[in-house]
Amino acid sequence: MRAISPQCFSVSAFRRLSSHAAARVDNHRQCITGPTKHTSHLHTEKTEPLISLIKSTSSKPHLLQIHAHLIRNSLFQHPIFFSPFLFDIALPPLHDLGYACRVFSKFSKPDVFQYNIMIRAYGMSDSPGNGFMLYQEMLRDGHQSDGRLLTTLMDFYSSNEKYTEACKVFDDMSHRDTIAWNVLISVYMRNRRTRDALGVFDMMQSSYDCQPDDVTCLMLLQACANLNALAFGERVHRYCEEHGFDKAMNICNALITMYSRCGCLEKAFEVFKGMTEKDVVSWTAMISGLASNGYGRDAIEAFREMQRAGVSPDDQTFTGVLSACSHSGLLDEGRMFFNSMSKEFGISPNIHHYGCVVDLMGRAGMVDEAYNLINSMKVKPDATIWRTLLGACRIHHQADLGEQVIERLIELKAQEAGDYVLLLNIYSSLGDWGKVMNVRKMMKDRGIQTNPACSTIEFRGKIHEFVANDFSHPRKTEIYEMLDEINQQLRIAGYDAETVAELHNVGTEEKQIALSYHSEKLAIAFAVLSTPPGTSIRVAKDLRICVDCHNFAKILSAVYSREVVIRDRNRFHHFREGRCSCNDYW
DNA sequence: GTAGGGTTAG
Repeated sequence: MRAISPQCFSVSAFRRLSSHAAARVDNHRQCITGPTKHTSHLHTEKTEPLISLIKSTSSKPHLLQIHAHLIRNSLFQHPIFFSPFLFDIALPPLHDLGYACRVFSKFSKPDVFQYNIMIRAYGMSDSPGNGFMLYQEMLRDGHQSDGRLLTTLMDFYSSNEKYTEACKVFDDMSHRDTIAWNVLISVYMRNRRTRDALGVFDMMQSSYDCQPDDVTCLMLLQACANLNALAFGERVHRYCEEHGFDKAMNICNALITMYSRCGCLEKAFEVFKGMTEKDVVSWTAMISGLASNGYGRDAIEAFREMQRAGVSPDDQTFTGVLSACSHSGLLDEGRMFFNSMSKEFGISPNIHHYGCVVDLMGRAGMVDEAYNLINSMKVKPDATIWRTLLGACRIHHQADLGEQVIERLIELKAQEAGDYVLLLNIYSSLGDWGKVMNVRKMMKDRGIQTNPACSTIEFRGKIHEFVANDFSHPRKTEIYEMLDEINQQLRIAGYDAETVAELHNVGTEEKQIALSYHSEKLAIAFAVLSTPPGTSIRVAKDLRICVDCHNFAKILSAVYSREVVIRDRNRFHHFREGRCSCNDYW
């Protein structure tokens, strides 16, 4: 049978199809007791083109035409046509909820699938509450909700941030298939319960009737990347190999990202090299991975290699290339790429591109130029770009500009504790203690909450989480004893925490700051305690690492002969034999 | 006489 594409759609062709189909449905009604083999064949022949016509068009005018014809031929109330029609009109890309509601309300007896479509459509709209009402109406009509509908409902709750309800639906399900488990993972990921998401992998594998699929692996790899969970990520990688998922481009690309974000460039590159076909996503993942791990020049070389391979860069590729320049302090190269991006490649700069250039100029000490660049942008500056500049002000002790930047953040109603901490650091580095007091008071008056910074470390497949002065870990006593011992050893080697004037934990009293056990130090102490000598220590931190912890890790890498990899909010810090890949703190 | 639920791969 000839495939029907939207391009060859014509009204006359359509009329022919629908009249055949109408005849067939009438025929079907007449011989409902038992169609012959011949008529059954005829049926498929005549209805399928019409159904595939509905499915293949994403154009609203075509669908409306189809709608009119269905009504004219009394076919509209037939679920075989109504379902795909509703599917097309209610869900993206069209997602015309108003139209879908009108046709849905005219449909005499919607079935579970049709309710399912409408609930999904409501879930994507700004009136999601109606979706739940519709679900209740469906149950009142005597429909039994099946597993697929419950999966939709779970996702529906989850996309409306009702995570408890979403989990409850899952708990109440009598039978869970792979997709239901996958939705549970996505519920956890949206709810920032990334560790719980990883736990689902074990539960799925121990269930006898359903196994993780490629979608499960994609989401888990993303979770591993977020958590710096290298060992878990390797486990998922092996699973992919065992099930043949590792040939798929999206899995490979996710693997490259996972390994890069876990600071394991060799593995990322191995996956990259092994790909038979590489698309712009693969190249960009590799370039960004090199960039964030401090291999700026290699990232730029990879960019050139990509062009030689005939793959065109897109906006995200340039984000990777520009961040390579900013992380490696390549000012001239960065400007060159920024200019060529729009001139040669026709890609107009977005906020991320500007952000990289602001970072680049700011680190180079050109804070005023960076400020002017932000003001000249066609796009509206966001909080992140102001924070980048604020970070530069902190490096170069630019108190006046720092104050102005805080004002911009206040205008955006986006000021966070971390912003005030940067300002505090500027004042304290200038020795302006009066201003320090003012900022503290300002924070108190404005009710700025300090969220404790959190470091995570993976050990034996489990993620261990630490906040500063954390006493919640089961091995807390050993950890604190170990940290004290490490401090003694490092002091012998020249580590001096006392000289550090930086402040980072503003929420606590000054006395506590002096004594504070930063989350990354606790995580490192835990690793030294629980892993054999020589094992690499990999820590992920949700905020920036402070100067003191940076020095701590640097000296520790020599004294304890351990490679230490810390991934903070901005970048990786690789410490080996008393040296850091990023040369200095920033 | 059929449809259908889950993935922002960078």
